Amino acid sequence: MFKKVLIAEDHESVSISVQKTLSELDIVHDNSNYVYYCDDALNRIKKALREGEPYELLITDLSFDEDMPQQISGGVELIKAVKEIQPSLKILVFSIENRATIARSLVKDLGVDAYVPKARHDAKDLKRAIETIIKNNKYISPNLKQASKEENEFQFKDFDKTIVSLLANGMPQKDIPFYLEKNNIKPSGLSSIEKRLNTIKTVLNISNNEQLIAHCKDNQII
Amino acid sequence: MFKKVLIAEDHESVSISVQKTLSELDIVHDNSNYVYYCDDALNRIKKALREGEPYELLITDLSFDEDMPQQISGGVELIKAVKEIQPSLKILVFSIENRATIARSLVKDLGVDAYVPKARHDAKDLKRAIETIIKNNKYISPNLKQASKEENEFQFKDFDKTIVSLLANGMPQKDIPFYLEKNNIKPSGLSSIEKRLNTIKTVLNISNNEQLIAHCKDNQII
DNA sequence: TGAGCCTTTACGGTTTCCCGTAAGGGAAAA
DNA sequence: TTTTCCCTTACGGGAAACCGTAAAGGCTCA
Repeated sequence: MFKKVLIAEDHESVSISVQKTLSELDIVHDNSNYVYYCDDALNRIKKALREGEPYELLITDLSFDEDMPQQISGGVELIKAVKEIQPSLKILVFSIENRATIARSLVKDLGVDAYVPKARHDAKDLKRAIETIIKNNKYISPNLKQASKEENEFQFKDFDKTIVSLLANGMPQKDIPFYLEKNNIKPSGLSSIEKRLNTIKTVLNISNNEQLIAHCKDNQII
Repeated sequence: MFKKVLIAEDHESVSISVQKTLSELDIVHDNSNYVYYCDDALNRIKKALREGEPYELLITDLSFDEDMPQQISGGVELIKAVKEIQPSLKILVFSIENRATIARSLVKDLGVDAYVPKARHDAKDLKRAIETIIKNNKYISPNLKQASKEENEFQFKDFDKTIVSLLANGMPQKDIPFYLEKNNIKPSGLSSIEKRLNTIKTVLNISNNEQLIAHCKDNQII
């Protein structure tokens, strides 16, 4: 059973609920182990480690509203930073993000122990997740949205994202080669860009650049 | 003081917090006056009205995850439906949406009594809102994001949104006139479309269609 | 070293888009 | 009815994007 848990969550209303869930699980929570900013989270963890009373579990959101300048801007960066100073700390991610691929990659690549999306019945989901972590098992919520056919038909590479981002930032297609060359990105030929865009559009059954941008924005690819 | 309050909120964790806030305000809440779906909300309100014990306050979210087919898909529709059957019911909107323009239009056009965005310290914000409504005053949270210069530089008309949406759906610019004509939207000439797009891009300092789509998606114009 | 294969680039023709100008059309006032 | 004004549409030249083909470059393996 956990004794020391830290909650990193920018929405007070959600934070309150998580605290309530913890207390219902008889995890002693002194009502001060929650923070609204990632920087505060990391500092708390550092301090606890220094004082020989390290945290055992971190429950964190992924996206934080940036109403103040911060060193650490989001949950992913926080997790990476935490893993460096205290790899043993168990991490539960509690976020609005509900794509299974994202959750899986967090568990697989960043060593996250549990993923729970904010959704209907997320409080019960959260309880189950904590109970599972206690037993040293991983937990990925069953309430995640599986990738649709269209989504896993095509995986955007960094190169693709670069091109699409440049277009979305207003750069005309014909100017992209100069940018790529300047930044040592290969290939940089205009033909390569055209061919790549054509491939993407064909695979995704998209007919023009406008629709491509819309698709990327909708699926948070850029 | 309110005695009968209904919470329409699809996130259990948030719903729990709102309930806790209500109980802290000594508003009797029997733990059953919350629903996860808009349809359920309307049915509850109808039933209470029929039985002569109408609700006094509705606290509702704006966006609901659609994991089941529903008659009413979101908070705005719910509010409109509720206002038709019980105009006296006070309404507090509690949503992630934090644009002041949206909040103002809800209060002004739909007769909403209070708007609170989900954010840091939203629980305290919520309390203040409820206390204000009790005194028969309107409440718009101070924690809203004011529209930036770019945003109020240009107001998208329905016509503009139509064109941009068609582009984002993959329709080539040259085909748009046929669509507009078929749907009796005027003007429908290609030149008018070109001129309109040019105006938008000039005002917003946008250089191509791709960037325009990105802008519209980012600002939830389409 | 050279053959084979794949990726990248160059080129040219066609389509679409962009943009300025001028013509057309409807409403209101003279 | 005519004039004026404004909005809409048509047209045409130039730029950009699209698309197929072929040449050039790079890598592996014999």
